[in-house]
Amino acid sequence: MGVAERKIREKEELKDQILKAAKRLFIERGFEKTSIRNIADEIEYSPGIIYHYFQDKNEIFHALHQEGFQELRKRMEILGAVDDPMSRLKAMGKIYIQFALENSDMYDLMFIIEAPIDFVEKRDDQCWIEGDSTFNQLRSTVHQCMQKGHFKGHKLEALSFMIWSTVHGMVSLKIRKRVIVLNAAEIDQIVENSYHSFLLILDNC
Amino acid sequence: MGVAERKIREKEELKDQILKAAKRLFIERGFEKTSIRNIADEIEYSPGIIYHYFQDKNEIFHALHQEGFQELRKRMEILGAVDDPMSRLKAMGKIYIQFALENSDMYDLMFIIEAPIDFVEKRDDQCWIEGDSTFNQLRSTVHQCMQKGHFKGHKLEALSFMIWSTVHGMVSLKIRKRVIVLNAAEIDQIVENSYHSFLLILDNC
DNA sequence: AAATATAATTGAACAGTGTTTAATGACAAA
DNA sequence: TTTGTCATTAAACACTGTTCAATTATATTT
Repeated sequence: MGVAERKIREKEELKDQILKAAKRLFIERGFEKTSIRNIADEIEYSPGIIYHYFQDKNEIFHALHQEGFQELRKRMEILGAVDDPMSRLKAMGKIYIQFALENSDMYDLMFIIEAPIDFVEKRDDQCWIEGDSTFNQLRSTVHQCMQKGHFKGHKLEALSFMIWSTVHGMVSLKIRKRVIVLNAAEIDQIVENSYHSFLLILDNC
Repeated sequence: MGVAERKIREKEELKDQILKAAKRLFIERGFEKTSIRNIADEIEYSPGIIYHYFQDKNEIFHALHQEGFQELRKRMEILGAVDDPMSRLKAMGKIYIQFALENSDMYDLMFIIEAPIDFVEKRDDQCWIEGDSTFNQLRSTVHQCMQKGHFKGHKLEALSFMIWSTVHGMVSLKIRKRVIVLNAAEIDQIVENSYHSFLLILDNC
């Protein structure tokens, strides 16, 4: 059935167009200012059509946030080459921060904006596989650090979350513009310098 | 001029009513679902009146976020009784976290939501005194810790920001519902347990 | 090739949003 | 009682996400 296959392909192509248009608009105007009508205009279709491809606006941005995780995973691939778990942990944080600062809108969508997570929560499975797999990677690295004698007295889950929180805190305070409390001269490099402080502390663990 | 004074008082009273209504609605429905019309309904005035007391929606929520900082400052007052800077630093984090978890909507407004900071940025002075004074308190405590020989090799500004980031990261990941990646059994207590890990690390600094 | 069935697409509507403004109402001062 | 100054309103503007009956286009069957 060549026809049916072509139809499916065409449907996929339009879905892709919607996503590409949404991403374009999201990057240049942000979440709130990217409307369904804007997206429809961009692909030269009427607004209604979007609801034949996505349940609602949240699903569109959930799909977009998946692309962010794909990029983050890709950047993390290099960590396979780092044998020592402690070095790997440090490199992981560096990559995470770099990703967040270079793709701050995507990071916002992945870890701050409510839309994609609201979509996950309203779905049947209710599980956030994108976040899961990323946190698993951190957890297993921390686990290996502990097996090598680091982080004595710590509990794996709580410690892993603390480490995630530290890097997330730094980049999210920057992305949501709360760093203006700092001495003006330091604002631009604060995340890098602050992560350096974190690494210094890790050296005694 | 008794009349003029009464007028000013009445104006203040209505401004207060608007703020109280806004807070009520914000706490029970969130930022996006609290509309100018909702607030107007609540105080039984027409929507337009609100613009004679506030420039825009952002200013209303900036005023509300100030109330949050007032409450946070009040909770921090007890720290005056803690002489040892390292103990004070630890207590500070505990209070900060407790405030965030008990007033998560207010915390969201103060440190995540864009509205109040957008108002600050569009204002002439462009300075965020609420955040400033809170961060100053942390910085000066960290400074005293360093003077007592802690945190060798660290830079004050970067270290202070890292500490803030750690606690902010923990509570903001929880508030923005990214903790679902954790083992279900640990979610409820993760922030407490995670802060415990942080304290454990501080003991070696 | 024409008629039918199926799917894609639209346009209009609904109920909301923040914000502006001309008109109105209330009330104090002259 | 008139004038002037405010406070307040209703209506409008240009949007928002979402739904749905009607239309158009395409594929299958007769």
